[in-house]
Amino acid sequence: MPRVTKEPEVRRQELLDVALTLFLEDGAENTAVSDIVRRVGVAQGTFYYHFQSKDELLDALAERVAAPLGQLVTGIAEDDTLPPPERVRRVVSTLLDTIDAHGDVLAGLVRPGNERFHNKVGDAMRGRLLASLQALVQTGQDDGSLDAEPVPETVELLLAAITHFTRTRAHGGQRAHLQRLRTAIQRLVERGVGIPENP
Amino acid sequence: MPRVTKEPEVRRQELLDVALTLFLEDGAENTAVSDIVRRVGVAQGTFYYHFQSKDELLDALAERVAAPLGQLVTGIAEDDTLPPPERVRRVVSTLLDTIDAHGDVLAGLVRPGNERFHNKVGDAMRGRLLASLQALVQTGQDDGSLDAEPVPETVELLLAAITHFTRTRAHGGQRAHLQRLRTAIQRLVERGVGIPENP
Amino acid sequence: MPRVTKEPEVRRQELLDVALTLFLEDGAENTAVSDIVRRVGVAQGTFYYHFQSKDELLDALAERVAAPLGQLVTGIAEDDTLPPPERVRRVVSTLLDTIDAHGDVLAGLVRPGNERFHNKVGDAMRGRLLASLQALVQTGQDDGSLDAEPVPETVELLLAAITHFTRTRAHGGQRAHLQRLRTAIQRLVERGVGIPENP
Amino acid sequence: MPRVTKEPEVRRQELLDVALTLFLEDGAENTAVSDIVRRVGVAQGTFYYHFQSKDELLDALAERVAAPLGQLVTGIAEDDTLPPPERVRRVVSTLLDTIDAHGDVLAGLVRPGNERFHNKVGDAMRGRLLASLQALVQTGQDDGSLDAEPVPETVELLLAAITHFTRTRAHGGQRAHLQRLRTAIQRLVERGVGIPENP
DNA sequence: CATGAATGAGTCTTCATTCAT
DNA sequence: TATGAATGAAGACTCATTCAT
Repeated sequence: MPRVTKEPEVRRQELLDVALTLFLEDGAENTAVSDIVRRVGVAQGTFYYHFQSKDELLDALAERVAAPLGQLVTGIAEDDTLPPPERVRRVVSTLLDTIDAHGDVLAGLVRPGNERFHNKVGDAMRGRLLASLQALVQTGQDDGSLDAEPVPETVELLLAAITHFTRTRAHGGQRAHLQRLRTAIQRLVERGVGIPENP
Repeated sequence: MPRVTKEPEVRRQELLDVALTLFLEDGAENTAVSDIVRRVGVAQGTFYYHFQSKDELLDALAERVAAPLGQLVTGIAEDDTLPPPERVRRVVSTLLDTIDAHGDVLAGLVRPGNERFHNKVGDAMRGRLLASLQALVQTGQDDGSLDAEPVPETVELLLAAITHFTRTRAHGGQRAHLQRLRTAIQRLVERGVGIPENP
Repeated sequence: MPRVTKEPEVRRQELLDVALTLFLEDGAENTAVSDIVRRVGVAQGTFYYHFQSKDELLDALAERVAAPLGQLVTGIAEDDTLPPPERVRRVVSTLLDTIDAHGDVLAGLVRPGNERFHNKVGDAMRGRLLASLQALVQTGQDDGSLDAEPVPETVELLLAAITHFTRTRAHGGQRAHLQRLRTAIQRLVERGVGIPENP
Repeated sequence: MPRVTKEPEVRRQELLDVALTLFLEDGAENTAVSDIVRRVGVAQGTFYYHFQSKDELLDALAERVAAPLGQLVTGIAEDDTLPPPERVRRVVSTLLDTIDAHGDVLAGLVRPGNERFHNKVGDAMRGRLLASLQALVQTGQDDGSLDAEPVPETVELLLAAITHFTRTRAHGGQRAHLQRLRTAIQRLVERGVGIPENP
């Protein structure tokens, strides 16, 4: 009832924050818009002032979730001070580390009721990572430091492997299993893009 | 309205058939039970005589969709007349062929509204294929014809690659792209399980 | 279809009013939520904006039905200007009068399909009346003007008698029969709580 | 599937037995005919061979539940070897004993979902007991051993008191409370029908 | 006496979205 | 910017009862 006005961007973030929390707890499908606004403490209509629809919220959230990882990867991928092979290695290990560190979020993401949300996040992720990585590998291919023909498909498979790591982590895979998977992925990647095995 | 009685198994199949058709057309989420029964020509109650819930139908359907491919793969994987490496090659190419041949079904499966159904099918698939393939590769590993340590994780990555092919096919990937992906996968698999490159 | 907005309290009352009417006519069990909203002229969703469930409506209605009688009785029971015996007499005769005057409501209440509703009303009634009357009789017991040991159980039996009057009235008992019942109850009560017989 | 044929009366009893059990456990409203036949091990149609409807089953069950108590009371009430006042005393104490001894059944009877069933049982009870007791008290009235004018209403109130005992027992009343209630009822009855207080 | 597949009407409830203020 | 009452379409599920065998 007390009408509290805030900067649009601030309100939007509040809504996104709360929505994400609830989605990870209960699943986006099981979270009503009314649940979100109740928790934020605003009226139902306020939600629709900031978002066109619940679906737009989902999209915004997927972007927001994907962005940091995307930037992290891009940062490494575009770091000209390192040779492409090293960058690839770092990208992969950083990705695996980050995925590993966010098991709780991933567990929430694969919860029933989050199928669509999960898809959107996955797509957003893939989009960013693919672009970054394909550019990076292409650079290496061009300067001769990598051998990953055909580049686009190779990178796709590489990401598919990492996606599988994500799925395994999300479903609570055993530590030892995850560790073996990590090793297998790193080896696969290095071979796939033509990085000479570490002696 | 004229009451037509059939063997439960027959009725069940009718319902499954129609449901699958509608799910692939419109998405399971957008297909009401009432849509299914109308098309089959039975009363709503009949549906619930044969299935506990819509969800049980989804499960049954996922099994039904996964079964043939599973059997196909198992058939090859357990064919003692061939050496393991050859069996692996055939399994993979058969899988890719089959996936390629069912683009329409896959396209239906990734339609919005089929997220949960798609998941169930994917899980059912993975379950069957993993078991078959891990056994096969383990056999090769034991008799020395394959080198795929660690076996379980290696097979997982192999399937992740094939899953990626499925996704690409489902989303209408270009023929040329698919072809390159195929090649990349086959090469990946062969290297992954230690099959010497074909000359 | 033209959207009419009202104060929640007002809408709630409208819904309660109409619901009560329909329940008494047809039985709560035979009255669909859709029947209620149609009659009120609002959408189905409006009902669920104001009530959590049909059951909550039943509860609210039971309270609403029980409240007036409860207040009436409480008003008399707590009237310090009268000695407890007189208050008891008045409470009982007021109750019997009121019950007698609402035969139509009672008839509706015992209609098939109102079993649960009837129960809720009965419980709500009993709760209020018991508290009021036990306090009153205890007061008389304490100041020596009444002799009703043990107080709680005695009051319970007294109310059981009145409940029986209610049932009889509800089922359309004959006037003469009701009159005799009244007399019997009043005599029973007076003796039960130790009020000296009127000369 | 193995078709087992039994004497109609036997089957009927089986169905009644199982139905009663389920009704007391879950409430008649929450017990589907299909639950009953499944537990008995017969087909759905068999139920309808033995009963016209679920409602008829309810009626039959109510009779069956009420019968023993009715006979018990009738047995005492018509025992010419005892004077009416003694018979009344015995009827009441027997009733209270029996009610007390069947707290579990009563608890089942007041379970949500048994409202209608409970009503039917109550009505069946009241019908039998009223007839028996009114006849008994009338006998005493006629031979001068009792003074219970007006007889019918007096007996009604008496039964209302006993009904209240039943309700209290059903809802798990405390032993001490029940004991006081018992005493209060017995005193009430004795006074009500003009039995001189025990010295 | 018994089977069991089929019927179909009936209802509560959810929720994204709107709109007058 | 914000409110919050109102919308209304949508859908899964239950279950007493029937009937052809």
